[in-house]
Amino acid sequence: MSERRTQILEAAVRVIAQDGVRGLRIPKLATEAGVSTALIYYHFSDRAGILRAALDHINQRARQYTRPALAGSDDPRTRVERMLLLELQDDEGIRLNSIAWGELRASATFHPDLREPLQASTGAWNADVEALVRQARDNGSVAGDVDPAAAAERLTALVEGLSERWHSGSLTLGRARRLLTQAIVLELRP
Amino acid sequence: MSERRTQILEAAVRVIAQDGVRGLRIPKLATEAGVSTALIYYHFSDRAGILRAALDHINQRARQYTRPALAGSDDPRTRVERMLLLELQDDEGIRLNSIAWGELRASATFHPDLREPLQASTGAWNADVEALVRQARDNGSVAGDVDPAAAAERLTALVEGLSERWHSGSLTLGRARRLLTQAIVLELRP
DNA sequence: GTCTATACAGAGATAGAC
DNA sequence: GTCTATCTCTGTATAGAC
Repeated sequence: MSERRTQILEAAVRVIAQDGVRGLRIPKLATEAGVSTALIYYHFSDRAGILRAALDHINQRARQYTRPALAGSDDPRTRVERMLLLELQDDEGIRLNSIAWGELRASATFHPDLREPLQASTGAWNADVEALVRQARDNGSVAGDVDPAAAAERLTALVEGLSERWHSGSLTLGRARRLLTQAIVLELRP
Repeated sequence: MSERRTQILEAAVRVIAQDGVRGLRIPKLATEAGVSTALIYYHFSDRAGILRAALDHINQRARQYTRPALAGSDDPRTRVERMLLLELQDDEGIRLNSIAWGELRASATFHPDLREPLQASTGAWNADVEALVRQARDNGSVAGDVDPAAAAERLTALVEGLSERWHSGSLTLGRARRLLTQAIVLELRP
């Protein structure tokens, strides 16, 4: 992956987080990346190609900041909490990524070609949380009658719902985090 | 409200549900409504005006199909369930409405002028569910230590998260409904 | 690889007849 | 109220020089 490609993709994440997938304009992306529109077409096939590459880029970034929580040394129950709360954070980088990711999710409703990568990422996230829940259950820090798959799916879906309300100004970050923390208790029980 | 206006708004809901807010094209809307583009500008100020009116229209439709569940004669606990599951249904009209609603929610992240109406609708929905939960609690069909406001907010946010996964093909309708039903039990307890 | 300049299509919006 | 015709602007994408 060339320098330039990365530079353009980083700019794309910023533009998507600001204007949405639907609002991404090639001239604006060019300005944001500090290059000409022609150069963008030299590195990417077309607008759809840019979008696909940007999504991929967003996923990789997410996987990066997610890994530590997944593999940390704390007990699994704590790691579940940390991993879920990760998406509801004020860190600039994570916030941009989260907004862009939400946009991708919403766009997939209307662009079937985005569905497959979306499903893959969502599935991977679910599976990670599920594995942690299962560990925690075997470990005794989570009630024995909990269904790890269902709990994980509900909690990640809740994170998405809360995130969207946060991004669209219907919910403060603090309240979103509190609601999620309580949901984790209800799902996993102490 | 004139016939024509309504006809155009109904068409707008269909187009938004199919192509999204960003994908709404005036010429396509005109075709869908069976009128000329000029007539649309006769009835609405501009594109943004159409969007605002469409959002309002969607809300009113939602309130209509929501009312029966709200005021039904069953016990409140049953009504909570019915009201939440309402959004996850295969009925064509409700599905279109739900998709369009999700689109507007997602768009509000990037269009501040959509935030206020969005907050109002979300708040009204939350309040309705909260009131039912409170009734059910006073009535004994819901555990006494449940926080009606928090439970309502979590459940509606979960509905939105599950809906979006359903619309984008990451989750089947049946599984979404099952996950939600279980969440209601966890939140309210029998 | 990167730019400037530009072709081309499609969208929003209006003029003016009926 | 409603249409046909059209103007204008913006966005995607490419040609061709460097």
